[in-house]
Amino acid sequence: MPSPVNLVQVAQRAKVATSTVSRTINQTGKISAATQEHVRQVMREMGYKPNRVARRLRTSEGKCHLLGLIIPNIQNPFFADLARGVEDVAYQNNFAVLLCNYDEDFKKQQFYLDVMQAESVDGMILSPLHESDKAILRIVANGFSVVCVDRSLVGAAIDKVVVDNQRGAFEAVSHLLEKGHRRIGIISGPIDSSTGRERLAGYKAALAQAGVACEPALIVHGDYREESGRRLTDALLSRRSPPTALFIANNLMLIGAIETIAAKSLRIPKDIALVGFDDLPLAAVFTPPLTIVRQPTYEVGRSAAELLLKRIDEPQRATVSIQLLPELIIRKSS
Amino acid sequence: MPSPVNLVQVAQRAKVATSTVSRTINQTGKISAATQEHVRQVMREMGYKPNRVARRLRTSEGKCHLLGLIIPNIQNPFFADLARGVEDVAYQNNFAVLLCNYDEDFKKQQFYLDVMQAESVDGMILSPLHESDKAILRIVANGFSVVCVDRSLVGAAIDKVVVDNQRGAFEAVSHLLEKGHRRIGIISGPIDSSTGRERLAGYKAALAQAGVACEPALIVHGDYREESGRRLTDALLSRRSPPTALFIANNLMLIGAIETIAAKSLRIPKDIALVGFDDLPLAAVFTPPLTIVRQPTYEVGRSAAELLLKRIDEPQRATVSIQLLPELIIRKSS
DNA sequence: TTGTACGCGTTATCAC
DNA sequence: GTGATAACGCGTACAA
Repeated sequence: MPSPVNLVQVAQRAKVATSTVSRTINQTGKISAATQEHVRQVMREMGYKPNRVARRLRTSEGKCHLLGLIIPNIQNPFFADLARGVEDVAYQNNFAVLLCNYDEDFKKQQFYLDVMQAESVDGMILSPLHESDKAILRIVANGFSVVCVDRSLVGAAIDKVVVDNQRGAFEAVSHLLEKGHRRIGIISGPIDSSTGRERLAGYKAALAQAGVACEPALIVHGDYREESGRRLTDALLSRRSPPTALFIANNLMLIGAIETIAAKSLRIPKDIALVGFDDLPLAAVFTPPLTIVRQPTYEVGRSAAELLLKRIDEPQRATVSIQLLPELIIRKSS
Repeated sequence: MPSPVNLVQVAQRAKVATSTVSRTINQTGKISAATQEHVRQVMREMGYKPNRVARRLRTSEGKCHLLGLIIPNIQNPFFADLARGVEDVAYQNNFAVLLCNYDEDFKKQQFYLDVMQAESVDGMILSPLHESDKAILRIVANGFSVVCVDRSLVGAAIDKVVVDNQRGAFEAVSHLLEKGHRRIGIISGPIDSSTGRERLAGYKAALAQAGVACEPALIVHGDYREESGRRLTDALLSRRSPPTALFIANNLMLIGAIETIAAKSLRIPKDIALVGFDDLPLAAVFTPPLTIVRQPTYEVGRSAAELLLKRIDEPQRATVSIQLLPELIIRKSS
């Protein structure tokens, strides 16, 4: 690998000091227009590209143009859309994004958290596995810029962008109740994640408001992955007195549920009504079109990136928490 | 931000030289077991984490444990699966992955290519926009470790992992011909991408073998995005004599096609038969279940990562090109 | 306005 | 076996 040209070589060729070259690059200090032009010319000639690694090592924070994004599952279209939102804002601001996928795995999340710090990224956007995590709190306490997305964290003032999960779930279940369902099952998320807890709370609130008793046996917890959707749907529908409707707390588990229902040759919504959370590529043209709670996913990503950029720019600013609104899209599965 | 402990501080506290600490970390050189244990102990006490940036700056190549992955579209489940394959192998080998999504945008691809070099990653996996790209060839010529996935590059010996696109398309179209279709339209990919070219070639070969004339008007080129699927399907079906079947060269465009077909209230496969390329989350339970050419996507990612790791380990090894086989999954849309 | 010299945290090359 | 010390490429006080 022929070593790429560095700042020293540019300086020699341009017959100026390294600091002059550095200053023309970073627009810091006063440099005569003539010198600047000359240096730029030489840089172009030699095909000089600043070494981002050396730059990051030298500068303490803020100007390295590298963001971290740690998400639970890149195969979930929800997080893919979110990542796009983050990416777009980052790109517009000349930041690169170090994207890591921890696969709902605690150890892997820990690994990537370490990597982010060791790479000294300017800041990171994180969708944490658990709602309370001492290690993450410590990172924040150390002054690392962190913004939570989708899932949040308790116990510290952290910038975050979330959706009103409880309200989304409330509307979904209320809709099912209006349709006359009384035995409504929920395939919820992990109980120790913020979204899991909030969506379950919305479910319970809707039942309570309608004066319908909450039957514990109809509440099951998945892990937001397809397989748990399959398994838990099977479990619920195999009960002596199965539910007539299902509220499923994320899109991947909804896919699993649909597969199980198809395997059982049950009809939607006649035999079992369905409302999901998060949109899905073919949802609108599915048979029947799927009723779901849609989140402004891309916007969540954008907002988070904007928040992070602001915090990097001004580390001492007050933390803000943005809550976006979900929307119940009523189609034909309910 | 309280500066994290560094190697020097560890050395001082342990009353040894920095080189001793470095050597215990990297298992290089001879260190007595006793000293090693002592140093490890101190490292644990102080919560020392090696600074990856400094390490990357110092070491020439190979041991930085950072891979780059540049893909056209993270919102395409195909690339999400592929990314998972790459990630899994990387994680097993303690590598982090710098994932960048260029959104089928040439300038953005260029930007990320620059970033990868400037970050001095150990190597990268790339699915290039165009089949021939001088800039990329130059990077490879400079000794940068690059592995192509899915889409390939002409003009240089590069490790690559691809799928036999021509064969996949051939089987898809042959299947349609067997079903009796004679007017088969194709929504192909970009003509200057390797997959676009190869899938079109497979289409033509199948027609030729069946002795069916190839009608240029039935060949249209999309950009692998949903919107072009919508638009081009509309164009083809609005013709005076529309095709009776459509072969659609990727999953996102297939979604667009299905939406357009639904909007026109056409029935699949009665009014228009459909075969897609790449699987899709709900494809198997869709009405009708979708016939598609399935690629071993996750495996493609895994193989590419393994190849890259090998090349990093041994830069001078002969380039290898792996071709995986696609599989036609016949369901009910054709 | 420009140049000199030092340090960021690490690894590698010498000596001992 | 272990310890000094010089790089890696860049930014920045400080000097000129």
